[in-house]
Amino acid sequence: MATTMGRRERKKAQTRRALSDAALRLFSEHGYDGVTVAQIADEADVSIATLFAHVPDGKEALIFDDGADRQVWLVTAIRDRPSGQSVLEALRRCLAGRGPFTEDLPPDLRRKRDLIVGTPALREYSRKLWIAGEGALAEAIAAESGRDPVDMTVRALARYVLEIPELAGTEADSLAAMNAIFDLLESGWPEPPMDA
Amino acid sequence: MATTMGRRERKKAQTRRALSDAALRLFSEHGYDGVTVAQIADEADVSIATLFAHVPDGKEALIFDDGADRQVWLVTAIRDRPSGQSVLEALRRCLAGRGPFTEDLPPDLRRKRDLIVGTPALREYSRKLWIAGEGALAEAIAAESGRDPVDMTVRALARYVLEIPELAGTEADSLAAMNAIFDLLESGWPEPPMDA
DNA sequence: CTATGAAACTATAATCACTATAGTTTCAGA
DNA sequence: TCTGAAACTATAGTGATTATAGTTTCATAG
Repeated sequence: MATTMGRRERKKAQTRRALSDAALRLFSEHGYDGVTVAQIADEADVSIATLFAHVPDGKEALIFDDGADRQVWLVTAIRDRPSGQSVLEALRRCLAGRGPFTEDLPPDLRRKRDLIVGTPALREYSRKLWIAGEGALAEAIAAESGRDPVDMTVRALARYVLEIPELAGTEADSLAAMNAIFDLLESGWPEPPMDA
Repeated sequence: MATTMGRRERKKAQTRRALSDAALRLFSEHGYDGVTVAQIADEADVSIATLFAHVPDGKEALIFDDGADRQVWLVTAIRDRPSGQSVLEALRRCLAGRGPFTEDLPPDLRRKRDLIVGTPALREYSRKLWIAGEGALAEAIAAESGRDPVDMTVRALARYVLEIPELAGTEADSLAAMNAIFDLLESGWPEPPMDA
């Protein structure tokens, strides 16, 4: 395998890119429901069949990267955390710099994020992508805490962390919301002890 | 408004029931994807347009009750809990007797549950229905703990509790799985304190 | 009792996402 | 250079869902 892609893969990537760009532009202009896949295919100058060959999950997947990078970030954030730092702290810091939790984004990415947050179908699909990483995240957490990755507690924690973007993403102060949720996961629900 | 429904509403309920029954029967026989809405409409002896008039959310909604009962159970479980019992304990007990967490069900309900658990589209829709109750549950929780229903911590707890059926429902020992998750929510994630 | 309007229902046609088929072009590698 | 796989195309189909326009059925005000 070559270090640089052959012409073939380059063209494939080009087409994929053209589809992403066309979709993002049209969605931004007319809203997600105001655009048909046919329009997107036209705009990218490919056939509808080709469009679906590139995005097996359908219309929503058009503006998302195909790669599984989403999961990798969190897993390496856990592995490479400074010694003494808790797993949850590492996850908290990692999430804080990404997605809906930072304003420190180039304008095109911000437009994209706003589109996703403002479109239920896209929010849902985004969640699906995040949750697809549950297994990997659970394994990483388990490795650091000497538990079994199949332990329901581990799986639940992974799931709950991955749900945070959808849960806190729409809040006005999304960063504060995220921190509140992490506090809950770290310390549990504070219930006054029963008095008799 | 009368105590007994007029003929009109009775017929409407009849039609809805016929649709539910037809859908459940056909889904059980041929699988969710093996049945078209046209077949269901035929079986229930109504037109396709009528079918959709009864289930605004589409095919998946056919076998679910339209009512908002789901939420009510949990909310009253919180309100009417024995004094001294924690909110989470009340929720835990309430969930334990329902859905995927008990084998103590009549065979028809069990068949229905297995169908839902075994069909991704139906699982997803079921989750959507549960989550629709997040607001109500958050209010109930807030009322019992002197917090604001808009508090992110309260909303997150409500959401996480409502996710439990989907999260633990597919486990072999779903009841044990559910308990493990409640323990996590009550006590938080046990992380050894950093050593320096 | 009856007229009237709303609600439930119908058939029909359309839209749209998505899939299947079969054939064409284009690149990679033997 | 030959060959096969991969990417692409047009075309036609399936299936869910909506829109339209008209019909039947019930509730109820007069």
